[in-house]
Amino acid sequence: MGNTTEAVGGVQSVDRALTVLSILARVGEAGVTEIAAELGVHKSTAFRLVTTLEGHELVQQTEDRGKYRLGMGLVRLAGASTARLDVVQEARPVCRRLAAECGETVNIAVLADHAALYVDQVTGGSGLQSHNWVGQHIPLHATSNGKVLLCELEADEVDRLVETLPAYTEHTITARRTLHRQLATVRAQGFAVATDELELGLTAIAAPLRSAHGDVVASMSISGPTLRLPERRVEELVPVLVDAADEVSHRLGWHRQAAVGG
Amino acid sequence: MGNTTEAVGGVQSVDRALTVLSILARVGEAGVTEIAAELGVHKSTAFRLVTTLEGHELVQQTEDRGKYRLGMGLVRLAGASTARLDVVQEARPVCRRLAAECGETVNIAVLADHAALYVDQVTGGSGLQSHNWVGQHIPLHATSNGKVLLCELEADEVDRLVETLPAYTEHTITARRTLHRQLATVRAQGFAVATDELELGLTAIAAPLRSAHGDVVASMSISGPTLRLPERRVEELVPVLVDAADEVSHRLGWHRQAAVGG
DNA sequence: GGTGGTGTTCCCCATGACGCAACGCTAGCG
DNA sequence: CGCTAGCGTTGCGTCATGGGGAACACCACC
Repeated sequence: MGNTTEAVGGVQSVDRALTVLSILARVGEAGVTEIAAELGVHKSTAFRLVTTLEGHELVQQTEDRGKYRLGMGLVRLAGASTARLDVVQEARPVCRRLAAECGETVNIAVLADHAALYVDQVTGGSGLQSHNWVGQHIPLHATSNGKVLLCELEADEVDRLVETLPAYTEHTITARRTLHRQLATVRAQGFAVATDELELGLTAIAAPLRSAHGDVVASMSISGPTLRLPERRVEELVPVLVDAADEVSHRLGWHRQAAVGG
Repeated sequence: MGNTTEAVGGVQSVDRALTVLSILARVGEAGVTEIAAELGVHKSTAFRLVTTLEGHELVQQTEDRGKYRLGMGLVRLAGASTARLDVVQEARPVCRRLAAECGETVNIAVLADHAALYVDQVTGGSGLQSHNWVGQHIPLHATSNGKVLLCELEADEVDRLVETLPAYTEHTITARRTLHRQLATVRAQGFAVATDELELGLTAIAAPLRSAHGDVVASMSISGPTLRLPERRVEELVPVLVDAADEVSHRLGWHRQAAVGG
C-alpha cells in the first residue's frame, strides 16, 4: 500500500531496495526500523535490503549497530554514468582550466525533469569545496544555467517545463512575460546572467554547450559570491566563459557554420 | 569473463539488480541479453531487473527497444550522498588511529589560495604538543603537504600557485626546476617528505587523499621533531601513512581500479 | 523471404524473500 | 542497580513472488 512512491517497477524486492535509496537521499540518515516503517514492511525485510545495498557500497553504516546513509558506491556509479555523457568528458579539462583561470566555481548542467540537473562541478581556487551542487535539481527560471537551457526551446515548451515561478528572492523572475523576454535576450547574446535570483549574494553566468546538431545539450556556468562578481567583473568573465563553452561545443562536433538543415 | 561480484548480499534479486549497475558502469552500455549472460540468469529475469531499475531512473534506454545505460537518478542520489560528507569527517577516525599508532601529530591540508590550508589536526600520543596548525596557511614549496597537493597539477598551474620560493631554512627548495623535479618524484612514489625545509628541526611526510574522481583533494601528513623522525623512522612510517591515506580515499569513493576510461 | 539476433510478454512452478519471534545490546530511568 | 524500551540483528517456516522456458514482435543482415 502506497506510502511514498511505490509500484514503480516489476521486481518487488528490487523496487523496495531502490526506494530505500530514495528515502536515504531525502532524510540523510535512517535506521532500519524507520526505513521499515516508511516502506511498510517488517524490520527484518528492511534490514536484509539494507544489508544487500551495503554489500555493494551503495549504503553505509555511520558506525557499528548504527544508522544508515548513502554510500560512496553511488558516487562511483554516478561518475561512471556522467563520464559516459560525452558532454562531461569533453568539458572537464576546459572546466578545470576555466575554474583555475578565474578562481570561481564552474558547473555543467543539463535539462532533466522540469529542472536543471548539475552533472559536474570544478571548484575554483580553494580545494575545499564550499558546496557540491552535483546531483542537485535547480529551478530553471531562477538560474543562469536554467535560462540557457531554455533559451532555444519553443515558448509553449518552456511553459510546460516551467510550471510555476516561485520567488526565491526579491530579484527572482516571477512573471512569464519577463521570463520569455529574458530568454530572447539570452538567445540573442549567447549567455545568461543571474544575480541574487536564486539566493541573495549568489551570482552566476552561463553559456550554452551545443552538440554537433547545434542543439543546446548542456550549459556551463561560472558562479560565486555577488561581492566577488560585481557587474564589471561579470563583463570581464563573459567572453572568457563563452570562449570556453564554444571550445567544448567545438569538441562535441559543433561548428558555427555547420548549421544542419536550418 | 569473470563474474566480478557474486553473492555479495542477502537478497538475491536486489543483489543481481545492483550487479547490473556495476556491469553498466564497467561496459557503459549493454543489452538485456548481454546482461543476462553476465549475470548467469535468463533473459526475462534480466529484463525485469532492468525495468525495475529504469522505473527509478537508475538506468535508461538509449532508444526504444535499445540498449541500456546508467541513468541520471544515480547522479541525483550521488549528489545527496556527497553533500553529507566531507574530507575532514571521513578522515577523522583514521587520523585519530594513525596519530595514536605512531605517536606523532597528524594533519589534513587542502589547497587554498596559493597556500596549503590545514583543516584538521590530531596530536599524537605524547602529551603537550606544539601549537595548533588548523586554519594556518602554509607555503606550498616548503612542506610535504604542499608538495602532495601540487604533485598532480600542470606545470604552469604549479608556477601560477607558487609565485615566489622564499627560503625559510637552508634546506628550503628555492629553484623552480628543483621543485618540479621533486613533484615528479612525489607523483611517482605517492608520498612526499620535507625535512627541515620550513623550520629547522621539523620533519613531515604526506600522502594524497583522493576523491571519487581520482583528483587529489587533500593531503594527510605526519609531522614531528626531526630528532624523533630520522630517516629510518620515516621509512617505517611512510607505508603506514600511505595505507591510512588510501583508506580515507576509499571512504571518499576512490578505488584504485575505478579509472573511468577504459 | 528466410534466418538469427534483439527486447518483450505470458504463465506455471519452486525458489527465495517475507513476516514472525527471539536475541544481544545500549540507553535511559525509576 | 536492575528494569524496561528501543535499537539492529539472526534463524526459521511458509507462501507470495520472482525465476525460467518458450513464444512473441521486431529488426537487420543475408
